[in-house]
Amino acid sequence: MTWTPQDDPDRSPEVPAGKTRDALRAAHLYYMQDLTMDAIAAELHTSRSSVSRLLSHARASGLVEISIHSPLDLPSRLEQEILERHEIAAHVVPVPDQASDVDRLDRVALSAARILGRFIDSNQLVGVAWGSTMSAVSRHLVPKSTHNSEIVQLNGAGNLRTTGILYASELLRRFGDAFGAKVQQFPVPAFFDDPATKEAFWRERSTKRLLELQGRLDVALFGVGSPFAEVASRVYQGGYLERDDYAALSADGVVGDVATVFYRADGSSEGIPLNERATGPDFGVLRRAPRRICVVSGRAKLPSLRGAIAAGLITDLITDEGTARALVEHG
Amino acid sequence: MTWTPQDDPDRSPEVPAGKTRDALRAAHLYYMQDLTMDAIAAELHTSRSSVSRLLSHARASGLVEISIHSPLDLPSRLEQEILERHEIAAHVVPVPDQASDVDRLDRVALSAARILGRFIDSNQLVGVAWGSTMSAVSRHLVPKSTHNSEIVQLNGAGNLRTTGILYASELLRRFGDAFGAKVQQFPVPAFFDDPATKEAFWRERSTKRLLELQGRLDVALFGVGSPFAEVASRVYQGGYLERDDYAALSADGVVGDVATVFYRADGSSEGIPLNERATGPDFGVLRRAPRRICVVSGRAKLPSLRGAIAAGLITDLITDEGTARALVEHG
DNA sequence: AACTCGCGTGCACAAACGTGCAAGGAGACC
DNA sequence: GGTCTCCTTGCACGTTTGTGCACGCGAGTT
Repeated sequence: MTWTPQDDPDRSPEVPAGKTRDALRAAHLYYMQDLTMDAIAAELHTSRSSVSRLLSHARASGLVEISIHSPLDLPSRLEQEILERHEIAAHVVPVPDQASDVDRLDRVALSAARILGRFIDSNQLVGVAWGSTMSAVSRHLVPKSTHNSEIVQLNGAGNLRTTGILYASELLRRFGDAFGAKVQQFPVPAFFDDPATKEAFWRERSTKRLLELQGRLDVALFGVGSPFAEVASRVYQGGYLERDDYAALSADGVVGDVATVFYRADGSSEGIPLNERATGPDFGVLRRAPRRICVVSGRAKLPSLRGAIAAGLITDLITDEGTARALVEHG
Repeated sequence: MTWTPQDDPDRSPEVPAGKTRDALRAAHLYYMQDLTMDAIAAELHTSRSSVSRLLSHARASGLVEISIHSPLDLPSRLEQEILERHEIAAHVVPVPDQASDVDRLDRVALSAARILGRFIDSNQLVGVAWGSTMSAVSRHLVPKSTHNSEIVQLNGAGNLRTTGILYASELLRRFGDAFGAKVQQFPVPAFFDDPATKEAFWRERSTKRLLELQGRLDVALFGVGSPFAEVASRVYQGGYLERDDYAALSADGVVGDVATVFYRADGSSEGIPLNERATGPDFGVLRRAPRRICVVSGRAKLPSLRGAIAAGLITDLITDEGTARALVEHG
């Protein structure tokens, strides 16, 4: 049904148009007129279970959009505070404090995926990083049809398949499918072994074309890595980095990375040798994107998040309540 | 919170702010994170039933908004056609053809009430007519907070309480409550007995003030009356009109009314004596409102609807499928 | 203090809903 | 034409959700 291959021009989610029409009608009857599924089944001459499935389809495919408005006199205190203090539009996802880190990630990712549609529109160039957070988000995207948009991979990911993480191509494809956008892959490892190799590669025409795209993004979408947290990011487990690299990062005072580019607590990223071998975009480049959306879950990533904020990388933040609270508390 | 002048001074939807916060959180968890109500109850330290009620509250009070987007490549054929043929933005409400007229009205009214929020905003002057259709709509309005808006009554309604229909003040109050708007009542009968009385009344300062408001509406909201349909509109049953009046209307070729002002099939309303005694706004006045929303259900009202369209009274139409189809079919 | 009224809560039951499963139907390929 | 595969359908069951009811608490009244 859905074609998967790399850069597939033939994008045909080709749901039989009749199904969409039925789904639309069912959605009207259900959400606008409060009929029960039984009643709808009768009107559509089908079974109740089919209606249930139609409605699922309607939600999953973005025909039905559910949004939540806090009344203007009662904006989340946290979001308000983050806005004032850091000039970042925050979306705080409520998650109980005792939730496990995986729960947290799942729930933030789910919420993030549902919010994303508001940021992505036609004629946009969207940069997407590769990592466990983005992978989780990609699993829940709600389709939204756009014209002439492109998804651009921000950093390489090698060819390894790490547990629970998708091939970069799979992740990108999901974004592409969800928004009907063309996908620009970036088939390089996360880190080169030798800076020289990277430089050589960077001179390639195909690479240059991609870098050029990265330079004029409308939206950038990424998580943050957190090398020294208890639960280290995937990048640090996939065998991309050696013990030595790790030690060097520590010595340099690195607190995190965005799309494989490392930074210190103050947001600086100059003079960190590993960055010479990284494949992600320079922060100067990244900051050209007018909208830079960061998805973070778990307090373990707090130092890393702080660094990314200090580096001015973030314009929109989607995170769990605990992290948001911690961010403003000892701010 | 919202002050309702005239009648009931103590209108305080004043929901304890804590409840709204809980409802908001529950809504996030339910609609954004797909938790079950049980799980939410655990997180909120309450019972599942309370969560169910919280969610109801969240929907009823407009914290949660559900909208349905047809994909751009599949717009309702009917809506498309009405747009092309009459330059009217139509919202067609799906209703099975064999539905009874009361069903039809209910379902159209419910859908209409839920769509209305999109039309009404802050700093707007909204004119509302009085009739069975508007009454049905008023029962289902979804609150939306606005500032500095006013609801203006378009036509008088006497003081009678007709079966199933609310006092005009009650109807208006519901609109006012739903949008946090001030309400401008128009305490006159639907029709005067003597044109002279009307003229006298129209010279009153309080009346003039109201007429002035009617003259600069941003939105007008009304149904259409249908004097000769099988199911005559309420106006024709409430004892407002005499046998003679009725006969006169028939002789004049009247097909319907908007806010007590009558018109013929070609949309003309000049030279209809009853209009001299009517309390609704002249069509010239009405047409000054940039947005004029008409809610109609039931094919019996088709001739009346056609007349209103011919009179150029309608910019936005909300109606049931059967009526919409009939409108374009023998168009 | 006693009483009443209104409101919020949880319980228990009924209604509404989601989903695994087996049967049926429409191509695609042989 | 056969048959293999993939998708869709309705059924049956277990889960999830809505709601009438009875209880309990607090505010206002006598």
